[in-house]
Amino acid sequence: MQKRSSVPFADNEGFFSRVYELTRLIPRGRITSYGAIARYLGTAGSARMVGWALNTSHSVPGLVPAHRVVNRNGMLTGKHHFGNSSTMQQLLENEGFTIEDDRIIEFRERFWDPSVEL
DNA sequence: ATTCTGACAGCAA
DNA sequence: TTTGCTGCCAGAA
Repeated sequence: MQKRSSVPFADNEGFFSRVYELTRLIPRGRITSYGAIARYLGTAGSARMVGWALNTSHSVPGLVPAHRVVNRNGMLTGKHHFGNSSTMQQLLENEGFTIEDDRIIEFRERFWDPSVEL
């Protein structure tokens, strides 16, 4: 092998890239949770890593709909990381979601579980 | 190399 | 019921 990953985002390398790709697979109008992603990646329990990965999603080419990823409560825990605290909520509302008190009302109905859908 | 953090989740009090 | 602490894994300092 010649290169040893000078690229921050190789396709098959890293836990992060998988998170990005999986997040990118979330259909519009659907949302999922950190735990669901972590579980699909085989690292159940390490949902925190998913959030960490999405944190670096800003450096990832191709849009990563991180706003479709919330915690298991359906709360927009990472809204503060979208630049403006209201950006995430607006994006979700734009996709037909109803946000009330930083929580997605249709969370349970619109939940997209990768381990089930995929 | 070691230590700390982190957009969570689960369990205990 | 709500609030708080611990555990999980991987990356960054």
